[in-house]
Amino acid sequence: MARALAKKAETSTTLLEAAKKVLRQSGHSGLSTRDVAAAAGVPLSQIHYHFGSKQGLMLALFDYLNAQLLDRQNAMFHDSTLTLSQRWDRACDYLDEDISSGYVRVLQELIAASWSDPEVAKVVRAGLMGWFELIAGVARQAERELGGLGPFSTAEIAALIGGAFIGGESLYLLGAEKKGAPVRQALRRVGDAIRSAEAKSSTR
Amino acid sequence: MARALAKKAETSTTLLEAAKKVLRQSGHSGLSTRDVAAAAGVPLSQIHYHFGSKQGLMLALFDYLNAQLLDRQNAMFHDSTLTLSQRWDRACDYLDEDISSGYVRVLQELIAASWSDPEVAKVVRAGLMGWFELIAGVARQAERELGGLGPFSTAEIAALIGGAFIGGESLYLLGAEKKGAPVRQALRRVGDAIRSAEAKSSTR
DNA sequence: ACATAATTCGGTCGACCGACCGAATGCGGA
DNA sequence: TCCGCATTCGGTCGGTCGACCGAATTATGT
Repeated sequence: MARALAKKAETSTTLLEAAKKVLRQSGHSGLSTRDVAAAAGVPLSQIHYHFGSKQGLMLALFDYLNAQLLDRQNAMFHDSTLTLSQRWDRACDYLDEDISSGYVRVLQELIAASWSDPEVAKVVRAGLMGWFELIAGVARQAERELGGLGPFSTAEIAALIGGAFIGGESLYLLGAEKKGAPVRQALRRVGDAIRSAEAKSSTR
Repeated sequence: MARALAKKAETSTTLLEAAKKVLRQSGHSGLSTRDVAAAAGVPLSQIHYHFGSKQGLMLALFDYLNAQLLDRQNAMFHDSTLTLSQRWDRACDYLDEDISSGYVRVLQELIAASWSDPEVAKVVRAGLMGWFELIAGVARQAERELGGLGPFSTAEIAALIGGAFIGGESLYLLGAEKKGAPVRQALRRVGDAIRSAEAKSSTR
């Protein structure tokens, strides 16, 4: 039994990794269960056995990926030795990592899929809300350290930053940077702005 | 001939409007040429006659929509009686309009489609670059009126604002606002921030 | 009026999809 | 040992898709 369960989990993760690979290459609309099964090297019917449906596979994939990312992000934000600007720079580093690893493509595809699928939307929304709360927590830190956030509440800051990153990812995937829109560079600059706010606040 | 061309153009726009409607309801992956033809009340083969392929229809649809939006936006930004904060507020108004009219959904679907289709990406990219140049122009105005943009270049400001709006739209479609992320409210607040920068600058 | 070209139309073809099925296999507990 | 359950497997079914075709219809120019 234990062995059987181990085998089951193994096949599941093999399928999830394959799904990630196919999603990265072909997008959500170009993803077929046959492609995933072929990439995983298992028969087609295994997908329906383990996940019930194509949608079930997508849902499981989002949980699988988001858990990994949130773990990493939580570790970073709980490191209290970091200043705000250092955290921001680190977030930008992570964005670069996630782009080259293919995470960004997969997550954006799942977000886009959720526009048409309420079930997927529910899961993706719940996952993203974890991010917003994380950012809002840092915003509270910023409020204390920098002395106020102007007209913004912490929830609004979180929505703004989250939106800027999501939009930046979308634009990167579109290839906007190759046409002269310095998307990631602009996000990095925000770190500079935070740095000067920190300097001003510390010499106050 | 003139009559035939008029008829041809009429059928084309009928198909484009139908495509917009279907795209809004079912998303890009759920859009079939049959649905579009049925919604337009014309035979299926008309799509291939007028646009060559499904992709041709998508490309034509983007041009059709983006031309309308850019016209509106150009009119707004060329009205030199508006202050920066007024322009921002207006842009937020337009966002609300475009959400309820369905434009946002269609444009986001086309952006997502472009991640998998280089041809579509080329057209969408070119269209969005028009927007970035528009925003960069306003950023130059802001640079003069407010006296500098901190660490940001005008191109970076454009990328940041464009990304924030694109990301905000994506999050809105996801339903993030219903789960407590005040996406559009946060964008409005930026207008408040601009207002206080204007006040500070004028009393200088 | 007539020839020519543009447009519209119904019908169909081959390919691909997700889902499902029943049989075969592997494994643990009695 | 053998039973029962979880898992794996190949195969197929009904359905949808984009693309294409040839005929019919309409408009244009002479």
